[in-house]
Amino acid sequence: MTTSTNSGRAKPPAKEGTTGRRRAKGTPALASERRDHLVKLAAELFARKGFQATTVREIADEAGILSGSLYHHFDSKESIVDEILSNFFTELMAQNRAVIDEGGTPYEIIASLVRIAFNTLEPHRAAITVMQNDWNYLKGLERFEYLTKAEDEVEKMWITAIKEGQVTGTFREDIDPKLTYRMIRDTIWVAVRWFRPGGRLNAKGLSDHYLKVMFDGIVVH
Amino acid sequence: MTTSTNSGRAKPPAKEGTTGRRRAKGTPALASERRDHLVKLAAELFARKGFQATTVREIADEAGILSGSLYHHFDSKESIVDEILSNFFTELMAQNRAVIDEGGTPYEIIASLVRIAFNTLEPHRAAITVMQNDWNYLKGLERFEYLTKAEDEVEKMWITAIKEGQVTGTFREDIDPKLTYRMIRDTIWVAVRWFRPGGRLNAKGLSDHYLKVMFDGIVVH
Amino acid sequence: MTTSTNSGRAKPPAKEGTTGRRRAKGTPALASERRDHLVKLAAELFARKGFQATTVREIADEAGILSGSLYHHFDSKESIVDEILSNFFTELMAQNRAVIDEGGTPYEIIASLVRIAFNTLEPHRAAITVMQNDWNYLKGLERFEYLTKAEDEVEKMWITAIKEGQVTGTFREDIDPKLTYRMIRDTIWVAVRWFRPGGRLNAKGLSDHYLKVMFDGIVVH
Amino acid sequence: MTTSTNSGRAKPPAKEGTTGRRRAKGTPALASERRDHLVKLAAELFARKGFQATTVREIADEAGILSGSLYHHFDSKESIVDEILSNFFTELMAQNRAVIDEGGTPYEIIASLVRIAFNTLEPHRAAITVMQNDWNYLKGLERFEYLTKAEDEVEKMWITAIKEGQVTGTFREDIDPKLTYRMIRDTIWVAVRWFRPGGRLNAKGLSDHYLKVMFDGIVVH
DNA sequence: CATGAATGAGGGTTCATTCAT
DNA sequence: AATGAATGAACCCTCATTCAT
Repeated sequence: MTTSTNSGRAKPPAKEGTTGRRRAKGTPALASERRDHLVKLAAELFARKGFQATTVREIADEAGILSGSLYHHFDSKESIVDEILSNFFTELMAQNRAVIDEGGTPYEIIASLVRIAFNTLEPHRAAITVMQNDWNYLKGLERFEYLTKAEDEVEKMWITAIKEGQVTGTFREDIDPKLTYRMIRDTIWVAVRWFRPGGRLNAKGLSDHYLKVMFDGIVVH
Repeated sequence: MTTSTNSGRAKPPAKEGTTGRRRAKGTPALASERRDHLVKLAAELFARKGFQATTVREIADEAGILSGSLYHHFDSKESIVDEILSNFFTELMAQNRAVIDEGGTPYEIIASLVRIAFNTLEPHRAAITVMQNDWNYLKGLERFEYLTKAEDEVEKMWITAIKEGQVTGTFREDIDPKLTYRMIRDTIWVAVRWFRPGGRLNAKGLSDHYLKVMFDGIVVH
Repeated sequence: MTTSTNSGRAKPPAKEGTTGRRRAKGTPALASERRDHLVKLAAELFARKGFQATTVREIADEAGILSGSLYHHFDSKESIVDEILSNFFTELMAQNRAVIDEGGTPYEIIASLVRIAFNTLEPHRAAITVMQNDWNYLKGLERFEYLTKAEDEVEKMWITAIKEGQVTGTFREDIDPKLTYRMIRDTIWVAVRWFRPGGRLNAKGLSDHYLKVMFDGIVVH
Repeated sequence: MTTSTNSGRAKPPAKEGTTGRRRAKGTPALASERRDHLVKLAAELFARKGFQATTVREIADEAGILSGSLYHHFDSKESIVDEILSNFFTELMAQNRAVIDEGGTPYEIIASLVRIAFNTLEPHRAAITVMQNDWNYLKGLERFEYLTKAEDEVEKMWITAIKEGQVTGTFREDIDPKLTYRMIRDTIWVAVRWFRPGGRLNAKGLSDHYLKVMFDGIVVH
């Protein structure tokens, strides 16, 4: 895969002469509890207000420390969101690849991919929200190229499955695989905007409903 | 509808003894060509970089003037995006209401609403992009309450039509009207992210394809 | 006297290369009604909000024209306030000098000077308010040196009269003429802050009361 | 008294999810030396140039830091002047109330109030200057309502004492208590414009002179 | 006389980040 | 680990003034 793990611990010698000597002496505490906690707080804020609209001071406030102190844990605001997103993508891609590796009918594969996506909605709500809302901004940054690469990989999985389904006669011939993929993909992720765990529907209900509509349409046959 | 027309032409509360009779005699010149041009430039930038990430200096640069000069035409950055969005919503809502007023079978109504939406994708690409990407931020501002109100109105149109279709036996009983509406709505607007006029598909092709999938599903029956 | 009449019609070649060609072709309409009206409007605003806090746009708004159009009548915001203040000072100084020229006992002179001052409170309310509130700022500008000069002239009138009164035995020997003058002067002008024509007291009532206290004190003798 | 202590140390409404627990544990460090120093520098500038005419950049320059750095200590320019004024008013009102609480003849009370005021002239020169020159502007701001309230309280003290003095026969019946109070009040504060500590007169000399004139008048009896 | 568009300098403020302690 | 002070760049916006039409 391509999902980077450069979660900001060793800043890639970008920008100007950042010395990047932080965490150079053995770097053990990569995933200290404190750090994880901070990431979670930041994720909530990013999700609620957007990445750009959230200030490091707000994150620090939420944690009860001063903004400067955050830089003991992360070397930039970007590296926080990087950590959030790469955590999510690492897991998502692992599961997706597992489905592909396992094989199955196109119908089964598509259904699995959909279920996986809907199942991330709850545990990775914040990450997905950030991805949805701030994609436009983040994709412009070199550091987040792995987002695009992961997307491309998923697209290939889907299109391969759809096309195969058309060949085997499961799926209609008159739909455009790429177009269909995009529609479905967007519909799933965008649900994060209104999906509330604990509400009327859970992830399973959502994906069941969605698969029903997607496979059979809303018209009575 | 409630789409505001408070696009920032008349300066707000008018601090003190200002009698505020500016532009009171019929409010002409509202749409000077210059102004319209500036709105268009800003819309492009907002769409490309996001509302918050776009600076007034960039807008001014694009127009070949100084940033301060923008304030001869608008009283804030917000009022520019307001103008962009309210233009779009005014048109969209007018068309939607016309469909409802005209009547028809639920199937026809839903199809029309979908087509209208896809047809706005090209002429209002920038506005829709802003709506998609910056909604989260803008909805928090009092000034943009009309966005939420318009959304609610559209939701009612859809749900009414879907439910009626279920009653008349056109649509399946086992789908959730609200959930279905949201899925469809988001899928349409989110297409603005990858839809490029002049590309493989035009608005008609897109909506045809979408209606096909939505009504009949992707599985062969 | 020294009260300038350079009310901004011919800008003194200050600052940078201002060409100052305005009103060069005969300059008849020095005191057009339009111009006077504008000065009055500006005076009201300056008095209410302070000179610096009042924008030329507010003045223009009040007059129903655009801010740029003001520059047809005045060549700067300063020249407007200059006109306001010099009108006031010209009149005040003329009356003061008349009292001195006419002669009389020290007691009579002081009483007359006090009455003159209180009598300007109503017709020149705005000018006096500006003088009180914005003196600190205006006195720093070369253009308004005549304010200081006029003040000095008045001070001399007072101190001369007070000292003479002490010599003739009318006024107490144990008061400091300069100090006493300043106290009295300030007390009069500062009344503009709360004096409202049409209220409980008019100018005559005020000056009577003030002369009573000033001459005889508040303690029963 | 009502002198606010909202000197801008705790950031206002705390936009959103900020829990605002900043500085909650006893609010120490409120008066760091650095902060006090900055307030003093600002006060000098405000007094010299006026509040509005003083820029935050000038204050920062004076302190040898960048303008943005000021916002580490204060959250706005207004909160600086607030601190200046509330410091002054807190002290003034405490002293005034002590005089009232202690009691005494009307003559003694008035004399004490006058002396207190003149005595603040030197230590609070800057604050009083700001109060005199920028009152008109500041009183319009909600934040500074406490200024008006304090004024009202002092007015009551004076008027009560004057009226009582008239009843007991100490003060003349034919003076207007409110009017007299205002004259005296303004005369005292306005002295800040020309009073220079270290000059011919100190605060005691000033108040002695003033009490002499106020109580007994300038005419020989 | 007035408009409408623009200038240019500067205003208060924000914010990610740095760093000595 | 955290604080507290500061940086520096940028941000949105204001405003007196100019000028062609």
